[in-house]
Amino acid sequence: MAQTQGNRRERPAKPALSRAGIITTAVGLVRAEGLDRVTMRRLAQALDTGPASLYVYVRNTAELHAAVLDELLGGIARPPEGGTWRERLIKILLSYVGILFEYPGLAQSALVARPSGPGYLTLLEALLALLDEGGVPRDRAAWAVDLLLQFGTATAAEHTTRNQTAAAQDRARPVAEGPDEHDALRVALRAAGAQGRPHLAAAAGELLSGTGAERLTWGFHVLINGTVHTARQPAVPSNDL
Amino acid sequence: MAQTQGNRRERPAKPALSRAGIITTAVGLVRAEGLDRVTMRRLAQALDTGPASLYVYVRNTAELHAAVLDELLGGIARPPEGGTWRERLIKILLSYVGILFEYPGLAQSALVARPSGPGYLTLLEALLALLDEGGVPRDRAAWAVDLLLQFGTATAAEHTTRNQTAAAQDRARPVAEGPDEHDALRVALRAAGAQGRPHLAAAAGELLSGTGAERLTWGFHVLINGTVHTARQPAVPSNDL
DNA sequence: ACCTGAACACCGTTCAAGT
DNA sequence: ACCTGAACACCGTTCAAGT
Repeated sequence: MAQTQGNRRERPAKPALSRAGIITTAVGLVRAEGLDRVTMRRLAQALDTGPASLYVYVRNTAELHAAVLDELLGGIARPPEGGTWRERLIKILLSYVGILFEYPGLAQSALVARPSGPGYLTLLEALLALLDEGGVPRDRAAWAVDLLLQFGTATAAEHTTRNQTAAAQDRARPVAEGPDEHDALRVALRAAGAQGRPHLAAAAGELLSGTGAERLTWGFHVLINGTVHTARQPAVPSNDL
Repeated sequence: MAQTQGNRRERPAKPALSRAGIITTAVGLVRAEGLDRVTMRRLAQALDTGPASLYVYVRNTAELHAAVLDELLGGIARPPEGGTWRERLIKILLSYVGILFEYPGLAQSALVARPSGPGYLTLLEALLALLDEGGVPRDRAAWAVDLLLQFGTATAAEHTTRNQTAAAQDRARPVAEGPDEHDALRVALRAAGAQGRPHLAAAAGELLSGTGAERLTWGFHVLINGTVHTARQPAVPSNDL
């Protein structure tokens, strides 16, 4: 009895589980340790319970990660002021990509998760408003937001590895052949000419050029310009489109 | 002694391990059971050895999956005949996406893998040749191939879940609230108007419209048209671009 | 209804020891 | 150099049993 009271004082009443509490804890965990550590088991441990308990509130790991993402999405989508609609559109997209870059592994989840939470909806609204301001027809704008976000997500997924630990180990390991993936492509491109791949040989330099940011921004411009120039239903089927 | 001979006859000499053999077996495994089952442990089992043995030839699971992808890529990239360069370009891109759709989980790997094997190089060469035929400047073409493949890969990753088993279980489970992800978005969009998201409410129908194939093809057209209309280095910085 | 301990069926990767 | 058994340190998810 006295002991029970003692335990009570040292470790205050364990808060009841709830979906909101679980997700808040998960967001804290992703900030502190990365998405890799946001597993059902690790999260249960942080909540001082067993993994089975979480399944009352969360369908599975994928759904958990989707909820974490939506929570983080709340941090963006305040439409920036000043500049043309195009500049503001790209700025908002860059801040979306920025979030994904901040939390390795999140982009991979975002690609599969098909979110529909309030954070995501607010982001969609902002993008649609800017495209509308730019005079982009509504039918194209609706499909274009998907394209723009998917491009941002995929770019982030390409550049952020799920497991930072593995990446760190990789760096530390003194492997004999040792070329990383970029070097591997560079080496392969050098041999392209001799292998009967003339276009590849000619474009080798350009294929490896540019920073991630330059390519990202160019990509957004391509998508915006492409949307402006591509009707969804061509008036005449086999037209210039 | 006699027993040893008997064993020899029943189970013929275990072939020596080699990188090529490992990857061939892995490709067979992905065809038969999906990428999910191509784990180091499962693959070692198929090769009648322990998982540790594979690490002599393969750096880690990611590298293994990348090698499998490149092998499968060998099946495409025969440039189709007939039609405009644009039609042929889209046809080849659709066959790329087709492969990724065939093997769930492969697209997710492709997004992170940054391949550089012969299958990938052949594909790049074919795309560059078609863009060149279309008169797309080389510097844009080099960046555009990345964009086109990334879009195809991301689309496939979105639609093919890594774990088909989980998807099957999901279908079987009679959950009370039960809406799948698409329904979840549909429900969320219905409420958009009342939540002060006018553009979202207006675009709701269009956001959910179209088949996957229609959106994919439109996306390719957007990227091609966008590339045609977007210089990599604008002559005048703050131009119409 | 909510929560849990325990179990089932797996993972990737490393390392010391063998051949 | 190549190969391996065994271990380390984890996973997601389910289920029967409890409150």
